[in-house]
Order: sequence, then C-alpha cells, then structure tokens
Amino acid sequence: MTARLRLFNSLTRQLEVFQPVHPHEARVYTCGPTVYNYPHIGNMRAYVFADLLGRTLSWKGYKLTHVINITDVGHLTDDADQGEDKLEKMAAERAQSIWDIARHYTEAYWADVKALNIRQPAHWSIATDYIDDMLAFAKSIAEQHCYQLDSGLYFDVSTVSDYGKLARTQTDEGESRIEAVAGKRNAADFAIWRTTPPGETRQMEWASPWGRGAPGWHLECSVMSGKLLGFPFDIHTGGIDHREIHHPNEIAQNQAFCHSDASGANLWMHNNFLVERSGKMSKSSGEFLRLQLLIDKGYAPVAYRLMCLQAHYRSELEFSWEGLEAALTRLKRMLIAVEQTRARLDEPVDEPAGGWTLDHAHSHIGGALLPLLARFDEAIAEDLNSPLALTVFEDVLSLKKLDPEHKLRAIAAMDAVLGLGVMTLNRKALRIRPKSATADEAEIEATLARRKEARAAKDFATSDALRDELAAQGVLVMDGDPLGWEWALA
RNA sequence: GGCCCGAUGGCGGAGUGGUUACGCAGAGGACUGCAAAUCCUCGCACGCCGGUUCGAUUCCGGCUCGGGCCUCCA
Repeated sequence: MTARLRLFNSLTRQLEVFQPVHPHEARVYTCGPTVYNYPHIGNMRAYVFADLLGRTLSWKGYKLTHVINITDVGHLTDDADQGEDKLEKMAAERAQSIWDIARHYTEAYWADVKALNIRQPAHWSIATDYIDDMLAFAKSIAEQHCYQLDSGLYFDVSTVSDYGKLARTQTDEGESRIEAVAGKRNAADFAIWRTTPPGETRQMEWASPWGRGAPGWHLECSVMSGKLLGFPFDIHTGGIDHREIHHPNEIAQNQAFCHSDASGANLWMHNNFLVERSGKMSKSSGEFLRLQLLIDKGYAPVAYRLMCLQAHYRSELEFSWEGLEAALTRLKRMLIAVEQTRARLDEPVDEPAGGWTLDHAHSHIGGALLPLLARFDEAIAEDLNSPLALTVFEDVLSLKKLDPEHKLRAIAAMDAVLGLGVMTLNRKALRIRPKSATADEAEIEATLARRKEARAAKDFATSDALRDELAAQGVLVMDGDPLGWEWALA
C-alpha cells in the first residue's frame, strides 16, 4: 500500500530506493547560503526543495535530522583561490563589521525561510562556530593529502580515488579560463586553508599550523556534515551548480578524512535552477529578485512556494510574473475549497502529535480517500514528484460529497508534505497590499459601505462610479465573494 | 575549446511505446442590476530529418535551437 521512496542520486545518475543508514532515521545535510547578500528567489528554490525532501522523509515515518549550514566565512569571490573573501569584500564596501554583515543577511535569509513555510532544521550550522573542528579535520588529512603553498594549504585531488565522479569531469582537460595558482599540482586542487597575505589583517582570521588565515569554503561543509550527522549520512543536497566543484571537493575531503573511497553521503541530490528568459538568475548582474519584491508587489510568498512545487525539482523552472500570478490564483482556489470544507464541520480537525505521516493518515482516513492517499504517496515517493502530487491534492479538494472530517484530515496530511499551510492560511492573509497601492483599508471599507447603500437603493450609477473609483486605486470589488474585494497586483 | 542538459498546447509544467496530466489564460454556461469573484463544461500539444516497431511525443542516430558548468553562484 505504501510506495517505496525512490530518489535520484546524482552520483550514479539514477533513481535509488532510499535505505537509511540508521534504521528509521534520515540524516540530511543541505548546503546553505553564503551570507554576504540577500538571497534571491532562485536561491530559495534550493531550500524549498530541501524542505520538500525533509517533509517527505517525515511523511514516510523517518525521524529526520536536517542540517543547513550558514557560510559566513571562506567563500571567495573567485574560485581560483585568490579572490577576496565575499564577506570581507562586502564589509569593506559598507564599512561595517563583517560579523554585522553576516548577521544581517543571515536574518534576512531566515525571514525568507519562514515566509516560504520551510521547516526549521534540527541545526543551522554556522561555519565560524566550527573553526576548531575545521582545524582538526585539516590536520588529520594534511600529511597524506595536502601540500602547502604561499597562499595556503592545498588538497591534492590525485590522492583520492575517482575524483570528480559526481561531476563527471576529467581532472585536467580543456582550457581553463582562470589563472591557476602557481604551484598547484593539479588544476582541480583546492584550498583547505587560505593564509592571510603577509602584511594584511583580516577581520576573520585564525591561527593555524599553516599560518594565520581562514578555512577554504569546501572544508566547512565536510566538517559540519560529518560532525553533526556522522559519516556516512543519508543525503546531501544542494543546487546543481555544486555538483561540479563544491561537492566533488567535499567528497574528496570526506574520502581523505574517512580513509575510504565512499563519498560520505549515500545520496547526493541537486535541484535545478530557477531561470528567467535571459538565463539563470544572477546576483552579480546587479538587480535580482528577492522574495520581498514579490511581497511588495502584492504576491503572498507561499505562492512562490507553490510555483516551485508545480515543477519537478530536477527541471529548470521558468520564472515570470504571469507564472507567479497563476500560482497565486491556484492557491486562492485551493484555500476556497478548504474553507468550504471546513464550513461543513463543527470541530477543527485534530493534528497528530508528531505531525501527519502516511501511516497516521492511513489509520485516520477512510473510504474513497484511501486511493487518493495512495496516489499522492506514489507521486511524492517517486523522486518527489510534487507537480503530480498537487493534482492529487486538488482531486481531494474538488470532491464535494465526502465526509468533511475525513476530507480535512486528508488535506492536512497531504499538506504536511506540500507545506502550503492551507489549514492555517486564509484568503485574507493572501490579500497583501502592494506597496504601490494608494488606498488604505479603512477608506476602502468606507467606500464599499457607501456603495452598498447605493445598491440597496438601486442607484447603480453611483455604485458603479464608486467601483470605478476603487478600481483606479488598485482595488477590485467582488460582490459575490465573501472577501468582498482584493488588491490588483502591481 | 571541453563537459553536460533541455526542446510538450497561448504561458507554465507532468507523463507515457498504442485511451485524460494538471494549473493559469481562453471559450461557453450558471450566478449577478452589470461587472468581478465563484461554480460547471469545453477546445488546444508533444522542435526538424531519418531509423527501430504492427504502432513513437515516448527508444536510437543526426540536425537545428535554447540553456548550464568549466570564474562566485541554489
């Protein structure tokens, strides 16, 4: 009755049945943001994906331990290991403490996480909290796998087996367009520890056997994932771009650290990009789409989550305002169906203590809903096919004659996976005032009251004039809708 | 230059060797003073050229176009 959970492993490029390292547990590590700037909505797609994965594992009954890291040190502006640290650069530009910068953008990221109903992981691992562990990790692999240059300690990728398997790269082929660091043994060798150039002082630097400096970016993830989850853990996730450099490097480090050919995680999963017509989103091009911009234009942030869920995580997703509006409309109609179902019920549905799981749903939902539950489970268990799962969810919503209690339980159970929050969200919450709006709600209500009087008196000329007046202020009047009115999207 | 991926209806986006994705938009109907919102119904597709096959959108090859990575990137 329950479908096997199959997930796509980037390492083998095929679907594999999920088999936990520790019985009944799932341990997941997600590469998080480098907090030198605001996340754009494309960045956030990765966390919606990781959240969907986590929710699915919980749905399947696994006790989930999820770690998302916050990179607040070590991420260079260019990967030739000679760029500036992103955070140091931003701090210099803003004349602010690097720690303040990191704090500010970490909080901005967390705000987006919350707005998108991304569940809190068990740990937010902050890189600078693990410097001692990084030093210990580096020391343990230094002798056998590393060599020192003026600029730092480098990892020799030829010392581990199958380097680049994940990326399917050939170690030293093709012309590199970046200037290689002089002295590197292999083009793909990367910094484990970057020493501060003589005469300079950085805000973030630590003493090490290789000189004062900061850890390399790749080191952080190996250290934190290994420390918090233990090698091997179940699943490592990240954006598809990490498949080429960052994760192969992490794997190499893990192999060295564990004295093993294994990669450190059983599954490596990568979400594809959110793209615009011109190509993928980029921060370096200046303007970029932040979640706050969508909110400013009147779009509820969960609409963006739904937009993500409408596509498979391994497919590129095309962003457009029309597409976002489509998702918002779809979400609105879902909420209407939920509200109508709830209206037929006196008592609120009971939320199980540990949240809804497939097993729990099975024992609390009956009759005609069971086949739908099974279809939903099959969809989500087949490499997280959320677009298909959404159609099953809507099939449930559109069934009119079901027992409302069971129907609501099914809705709640499925939404535990989808994370749209339909049990607590209401249409009024979806009505977000665009920044560009000129009216305020009190004025609108007053005008609507006058219009109501005019209509009662069958003075339709006045009532239509008032409606036009509101329309000019970006307010759409909807007489037949309990909500009464909503903002026109900017 | 090297490696990789994609091409589905107006838009977004699943899936499949031979019957429907689905959503949004659109059309018709119901409701409404009229609109809007809502509800019901409906139409519309598988880049090009070959091959395999009884049959291909689905498998194979080529082509064209688009995109990603090899610079930081989710």
